[in-house]
Amino acid sequence: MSALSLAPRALYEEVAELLRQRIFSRELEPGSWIDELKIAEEYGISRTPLREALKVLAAEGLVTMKVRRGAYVTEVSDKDLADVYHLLALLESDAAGVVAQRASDAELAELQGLHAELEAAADDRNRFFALNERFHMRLLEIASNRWREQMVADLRKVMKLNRHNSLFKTGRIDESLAEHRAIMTALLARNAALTQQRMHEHFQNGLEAAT
Amino acid sequence: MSALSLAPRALYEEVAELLRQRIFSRELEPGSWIDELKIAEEYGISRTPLREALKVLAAEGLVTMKVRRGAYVTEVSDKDLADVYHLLALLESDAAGVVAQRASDAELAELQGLHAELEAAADDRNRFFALNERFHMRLLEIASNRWREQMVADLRKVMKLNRHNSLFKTGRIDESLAEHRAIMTALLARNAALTQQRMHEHFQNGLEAAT
DNA sequence: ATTCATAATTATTGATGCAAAATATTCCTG
DNA sequence: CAGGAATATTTTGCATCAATAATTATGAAT
Repeated sequence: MSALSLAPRALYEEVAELLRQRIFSRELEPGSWIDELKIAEEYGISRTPLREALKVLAAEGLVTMKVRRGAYVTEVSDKDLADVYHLLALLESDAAGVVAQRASDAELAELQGLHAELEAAADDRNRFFALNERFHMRLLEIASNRWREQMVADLRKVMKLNRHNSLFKTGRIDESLAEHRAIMTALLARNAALTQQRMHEHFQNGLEAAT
Repeated sequence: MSALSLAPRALYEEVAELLRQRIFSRELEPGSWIDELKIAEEYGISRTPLREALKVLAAEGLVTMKVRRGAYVTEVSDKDLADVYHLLALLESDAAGVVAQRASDAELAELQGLHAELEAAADDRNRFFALNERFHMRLLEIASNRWREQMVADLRKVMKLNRHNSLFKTGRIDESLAEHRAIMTALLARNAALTQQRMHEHFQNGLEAAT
């Protein structure tokens, strides 16, 4: 195996990613303090890069820093989840509208391709969710607003703090597919307002299915 | 003088704030590298808290980190500014809609009070802009979505990277006041859709005035 | 027995030192 | 004089060390 990568990340980035995984897997659970010494020893590193990683995670909202107390995994209330989901719906609906009016034909075709894959994966939960994620992310990329991409990425990380993570994992594949189909139709018609509205409904339904 | 504060901030936070000021004042200009040793000596601190501060600023988008190269002040293109402004308009319009339907009567009265102060400050540019900022921020607080507040705060920081900063400093006080008046009317009528629309127009006009 | 004060322990925060990498400089060669 | 290689210098990145504040434990007094 080779750990070689074209863009070698700094150690603090590496550590941040490892901690993210442990937080998402709830090995580090919300509300629990992060023992710098313990983690540093586990990874065989010093505390300096670890502390830098914690600052990054704090900026993402995954951990909260208390002066002279250290960092603990952020606890997200039900209201927090609702608030974050509300913003995701807002940002992604807007992105969808932008794509409808500004994407190239090739890009729309690409999204159509991803949607086709999604349709074909209706019987494979894991594959479906992975493709669904790719579709949403690709749409965001095509909307080409790096600040929105960053915000959505951060918000999605916060959503993953939730135990159930139900907002994305609802077993409503058929309904979701139907909604995606409606979105694609509006997209291909280049009807921005309708695309936006349907994406918003898509999120709205996701929320209702979760509550 | 006493530097005592109720919530003593960590040194790295203090340093981050100092750097923000220097970046906004363009003493540190976009594209220029940040010399860790130089800054640390200037402030009479070690590089450790400085490096942590840089990680925070990087998360806010104010500086960009390059592996083994350090940090430089982020350069924002015209497209970046337009993209950020687009998001601000989206988020704040949404917040206004939420306020229209969920604020208490007392909170609406408070906004009305701020608006009255704004009307009275039409002849004092600086005071007008300060009050305008307060109105927008208070509205966001009332909308009570801490994640949105954070995002708007970060986006506004990025806007301040711009040399002209024209999107907020346009000399269109009278038009702006008229738009605020229209927003207040819709708010007091608790018409969420109209409030949202008018806030969006308010931003739209601000953008046009700047270009 | 409970509460408050004091001391001890533990953990975070900040400084310093060292190694590695990148850039700048110098010197040599064509 | 130009180009390039080798060396020197600068700067980042990580580790270690020191100090500072907070919490817990301990003990005495009411």
